[in-house]
Amino acid sequence: MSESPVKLELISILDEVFRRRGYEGATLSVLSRACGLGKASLYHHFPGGKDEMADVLLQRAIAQLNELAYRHLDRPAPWNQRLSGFVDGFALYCENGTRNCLVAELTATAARARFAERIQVQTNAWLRQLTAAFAETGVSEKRARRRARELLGSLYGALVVARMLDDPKPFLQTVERLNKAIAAEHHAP
Amino acid sequence: MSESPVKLELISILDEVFRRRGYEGATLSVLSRACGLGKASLYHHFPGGKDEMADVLLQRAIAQLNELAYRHLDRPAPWNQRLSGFVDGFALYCENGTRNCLVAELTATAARARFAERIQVQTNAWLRQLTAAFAETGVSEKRARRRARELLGSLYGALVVARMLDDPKPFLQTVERLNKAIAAEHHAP
DNA sequence: GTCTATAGAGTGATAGAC
DNA sequence: GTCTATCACTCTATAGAC
Repeated sequence: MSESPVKLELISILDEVFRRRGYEGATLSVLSRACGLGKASLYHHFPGGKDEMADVLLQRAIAQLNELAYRHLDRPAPWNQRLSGFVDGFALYCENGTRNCLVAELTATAARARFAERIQVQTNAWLRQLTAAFAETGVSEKRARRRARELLGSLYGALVVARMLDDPKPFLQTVERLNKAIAAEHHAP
Repeated sequence: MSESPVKLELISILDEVFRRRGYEGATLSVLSRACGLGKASLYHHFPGGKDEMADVLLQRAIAQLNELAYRHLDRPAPWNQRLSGFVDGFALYCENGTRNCLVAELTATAARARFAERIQVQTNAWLRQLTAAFAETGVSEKRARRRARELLGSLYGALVVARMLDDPKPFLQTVERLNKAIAAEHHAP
């Protein structure tokens, strides 16, 4: 089940290239240069080639987001602490706005069909988790769901704007704003 | 200055492919098949090849967004009418969440360096326009700027979430929510 | 003849697979 | 590193409009 440290380091490098250049932009020559390995060595670790790499990376991205961000939502703590933990964890995964989210990235490529269903299912699960947290503020189920979509959208939107401005500051400001709003909220708004 | 109807139709097809598949995913074979033209014929219309196509498409996307969305911000009308017009225009450009924004799309490719500065300058100009509209609500300059970033982020974020869910509904709901919030607001919040 | 739009058949380079 | 397929791209030519 677990991977060797060497392969984990390899995966981490692949992750960076895929997130910086997108699926099509992450060519095998770029990947092998980044890893300091011949192409054949990459195929030793990933016999399925680029498809297998992307599969592993998508699974890892989901695991990382769960570990760093969504995990906070299920903790036994006040709801605003949990939401704040989620937001900070998301920022951690995106390295404060300097890196894309691989999950979102893969939905904007020519190869998106390969990942669409897994991403759709996962995103729905994530939205349910967020909705559950918001539901505890005492608002209606419908409103909680809306707030969940809104929060996720704010984070992903801030990432896009940061890329468009080539500056992570807008993302950091959004994270700060979201945290302030979460802290300031008492119960049903 | 103006283009022939044939070329305009061609550009419209290229636009669709680039927005669906991204810069790297829009290969010349796919483009020529989509246009029903041989590769050489595409080069007749775009001697500069893919780079020229992307340049033309970026310029066109900016012009379309200005015409459909940002144009509303400079009209002689109450600020909330203008902001509502902007939001609706943005939704029009994105065909209600079913199409990416080409400007944002190009910032997530391996070739992003080619477009980064133009997009950065344009995005800053757009944010200034939005800020000016929000400033009229009577809030501070700083707050107006934040609201501008927030609005743009909400729209782009909703597009991302819609893609992740493979469903335009979240985008439409966000547009509706933004319009309601704009209509409900009276002056300084 | 010129001009414009078309495309078949290539080029070298580089893609991903092995 | 080697392989083939495909990449972006070009040459040369044909067709009809003028």
